[in-house]
Amino acid sequence: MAKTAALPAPDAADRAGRRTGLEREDIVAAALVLVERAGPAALTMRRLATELGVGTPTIYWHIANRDELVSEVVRLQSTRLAETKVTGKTARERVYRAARHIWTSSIEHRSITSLAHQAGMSSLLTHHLEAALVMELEAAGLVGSDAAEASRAILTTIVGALVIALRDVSASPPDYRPDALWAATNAAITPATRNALRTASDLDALSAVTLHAIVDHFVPA
Amino acid sequence: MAKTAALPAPDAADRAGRRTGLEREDIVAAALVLVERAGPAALTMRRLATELGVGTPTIYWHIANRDELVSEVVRLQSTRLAETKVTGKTARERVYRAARHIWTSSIEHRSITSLAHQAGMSSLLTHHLEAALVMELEAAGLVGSDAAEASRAILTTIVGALVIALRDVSASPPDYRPDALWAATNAAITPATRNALRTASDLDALSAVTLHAIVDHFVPA
DNA sequence: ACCTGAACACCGTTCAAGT
DNA sequence: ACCTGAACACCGTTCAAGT
Repeated sequence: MAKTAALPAPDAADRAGRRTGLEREDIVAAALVLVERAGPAALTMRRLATELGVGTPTIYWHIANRDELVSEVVRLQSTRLAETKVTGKTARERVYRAARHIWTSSIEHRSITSLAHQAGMSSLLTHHLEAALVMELEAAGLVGSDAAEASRAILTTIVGALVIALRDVSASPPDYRPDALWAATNAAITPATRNALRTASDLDALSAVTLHAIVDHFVPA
Repeated sequence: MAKTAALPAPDAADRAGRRTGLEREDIVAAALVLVERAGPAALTMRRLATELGVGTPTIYWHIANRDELVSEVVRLQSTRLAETKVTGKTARERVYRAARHIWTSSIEHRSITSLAHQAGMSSLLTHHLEAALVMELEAAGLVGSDAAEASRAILTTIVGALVIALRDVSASPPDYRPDALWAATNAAITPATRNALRTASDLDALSAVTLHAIVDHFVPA
């Protein structure tokens, strides 16, 4: 209904050329809320502008383009995630906990995670948590390229599990969904294994196991 | 220049209502070529139709919508990747080689991999290779949920490295690129480690190391 | 059965014109 | 300096009309 271009909304006409008090931060904050509420696809310039009660081009006065907006949203979320203490007795355990925290908080805010991931900005999203991870790695005795390599291997493992966990199975036609594929495959696979592959996996548990294996491999006991 | 809508292309007018001999497979094959040549973003219905020399709605007679097109492209690529033998002496080594093959072929066809990944269809892309991996896992003595879990852990690890390897750093503003972030961070991190984090990593080598660690963890010697 | 032009409802982005 | 409506060049998708 708000589509009747015939009569221009009177308040909008009044506002023409006059300050709205809108700041860059407000736009980014509103975008973050919009994504969390309605998913990454809902973040369009027009919808965001409507949400803010301004004209679409107004956003472009404060922010260069959509890519910049997305990176600001991701960065904002990144700083919000940063405020957590790492606990644990052994150095290994603390590294594991720091890594695990990246996983849980990414899952908790899955819409933002998907957004970051679609835009190729997963590393921006996790940067602060990664810094915490690196500090624990150094505390565990790893420095320089050893610490960098370990941190990257751990990050990689988490991101992979996230991609699988957050993918949208409903996008594929039914025949091409994992369970259908394993049911139809003619590879020489035991029925028991085939059945196990068909059932959805507990990625939270799987990620925990994989993470333990990687941490144990890179961090001395 | 081919944009002059004033005079309709005479051959297009002649073709109106008459068979073009276009098949579903041709469309999918052309889409695959288009993506490999011009990247995932180039796959629009209009551009594909132009490439095929038909009107855009023609595609919709053969294929329901863009999602279905993408899944067919991914599936076609998946079958093409399937024709490789796994070598290696020990069972562990054969598992590793099968896993490694998923990585190398995904990197080789990075445009299709990115497309699959954006559409949340990475598991469709790797399905045949995954089946080969599962067979090696069974040969190594794993069955049922053990085999499924190991295969998923391995897949997850590969996908994670792929996401990092194929992400487009140029999409982020310079300040938010990994090296800039590590240069600017005020976390208590040794200069040596900080420098190591700033330099781009050899993800091919990193993926190999991580993969070895995971395979060794899940597959008995 | 198969293909077309035209149209609909969306995008991101730009720009002259307002205050 | 900040905000607007209108417009441009794109999308995916639908549909009546052609053969």
